[in-house]
Amino acid sequence: MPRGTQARREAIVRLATTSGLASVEELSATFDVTPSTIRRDLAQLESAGELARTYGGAMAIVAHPEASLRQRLGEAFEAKSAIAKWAAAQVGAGETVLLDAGSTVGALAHELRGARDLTVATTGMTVLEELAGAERVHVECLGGTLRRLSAGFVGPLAEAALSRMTFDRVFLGADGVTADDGICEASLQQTRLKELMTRRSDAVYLLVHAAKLGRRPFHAWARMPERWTLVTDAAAEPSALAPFRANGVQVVVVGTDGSAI
Amino acid sequence: MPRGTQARREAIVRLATTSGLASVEELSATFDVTPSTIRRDLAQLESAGELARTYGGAMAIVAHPEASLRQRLGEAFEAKSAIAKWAAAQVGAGETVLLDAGSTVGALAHELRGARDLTVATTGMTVLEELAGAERVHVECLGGTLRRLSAGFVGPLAEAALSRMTFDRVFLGADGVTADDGICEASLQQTRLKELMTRRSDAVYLLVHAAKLGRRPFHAWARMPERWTLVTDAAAEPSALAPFRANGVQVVVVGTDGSAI
DNA sequence: CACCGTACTGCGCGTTGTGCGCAAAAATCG
DNA sequence: CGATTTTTGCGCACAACGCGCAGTACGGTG
Repeated sequence: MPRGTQARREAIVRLATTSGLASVEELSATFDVTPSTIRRDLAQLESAGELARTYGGAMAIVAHPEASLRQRLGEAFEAKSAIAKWAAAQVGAGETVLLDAGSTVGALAHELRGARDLTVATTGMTVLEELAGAERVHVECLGGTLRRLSAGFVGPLAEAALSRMTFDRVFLGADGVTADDGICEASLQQTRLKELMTRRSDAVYLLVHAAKLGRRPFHAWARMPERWTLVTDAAAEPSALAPFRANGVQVVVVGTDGSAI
Repeated sequence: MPRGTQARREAIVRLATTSGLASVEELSATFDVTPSTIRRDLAQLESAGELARTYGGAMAIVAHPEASLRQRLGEAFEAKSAIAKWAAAQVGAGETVLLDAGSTVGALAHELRGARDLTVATTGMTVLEELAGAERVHVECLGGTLRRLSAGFVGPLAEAALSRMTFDRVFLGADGVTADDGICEASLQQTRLKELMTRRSDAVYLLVHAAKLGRRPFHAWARMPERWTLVTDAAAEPSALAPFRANGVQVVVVGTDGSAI
């Protein structure tokens, strides 16, 4: 293979990200190759997600907050966004809150970017990325083993860090939830960590969109404390909510604008 | 029927910013107008700076808020990349390595993405992001307080996590380094953490491009251990390297292809 | 050293998106 | 109601694109 291929592609990405925009003709002249070759490079780099093509060139792909969020949140974007808005409104000035991993809680972090005088501790990469640019929010990462499926941290380091802090509120996500068994996750590491998180917090919120109510996709369970708040969206069937209310769970159903119904 | 023209254009912007990408054909079908009309809309919106055009559509535009990090990585990119390549070659199978925060060490993480049977612990967001997609690399985050300037974690949580692990190698970055005083950083939190990191590792490497040799930009210093390795690029003056060699430091100068000179 | 497989490059061709001018339709205003 | 402005649809020339083909450099193998 011609030696400079990989180097040229990396250089293209670098040029695009630094100057913002690069034309095929310009790149062709810079590296002394034909436009065809540049086009192939751009096609390859685009499919690799490194940059975006424009008519006649390419531009840097910038992780647009809303766009990347949308991508992660997937189908239930409206629901998760509404739930996040309501949850963000519960957080008062000067508080210390704990944020779980997961896309719904990531949406909450997105809403909290503008907060001030707030301390956020988290086990989620998504939360870290959302708050990396929030100058006025103090962020503590609990650390731990990176779990790629959920983009969060679990394990002994996270548990040890948790034992050194307490919180005004914890906002949890879940793969499934039932009134009797609590939170359902893929691994016991996750459920154990979530149980610990509930014990270290004064108020416990579970943020799940309606489709997750009553779901039992896995077989690891985390028991919920005596008092907690279930936050879901308007798509939730009353019959799905009844068991929670019967067990004394505070249930909040959120409209599309983020207000409680 | 120009009734909803303005409304349609606003909707286009909204669609582009929420879904990240919108094609001409898709938009044409959505609003039931011809592709020509959509193209005119996009041309108008582009010149107004509301979005960016791509081949066959448009995407959300974003002001570059995080350009600072990319820009920093852009400085001395060749040097950092070469240093990272050499450093990656030092890591053997089955090892456990510790990676500092910073752009040069981030470049090392980039090189390690393809590794297998490797455990990486880190205090750097950049490293986490680089390795988030590396399926075969086990990643441990040490946690701590997020320090935005360096995109890394410092403080008690990081130090506590560090005391529970040891490493085959540690790869450090620095804002400046001298033969007599060691590593120079902006805060004592950082230098204290780096000192701890050197104590927990069998082999210590400092990755700095030539411009940082002898620099003293701040007034917090971390002392280096008895034996350590300075890795820099070919732009380093022999006179800048002499003091390190005189102090018994192992000095490695790397060529642009990542091989030691 | 000859051989072969892989990966990349350059070139030509058909396809596709794009910009522009023009005429018709809709909305605004006197 | 008629004039003006804005917007829309359509056709055309042009530029960019994707794809297949042939040629070439690099690395491994007998």
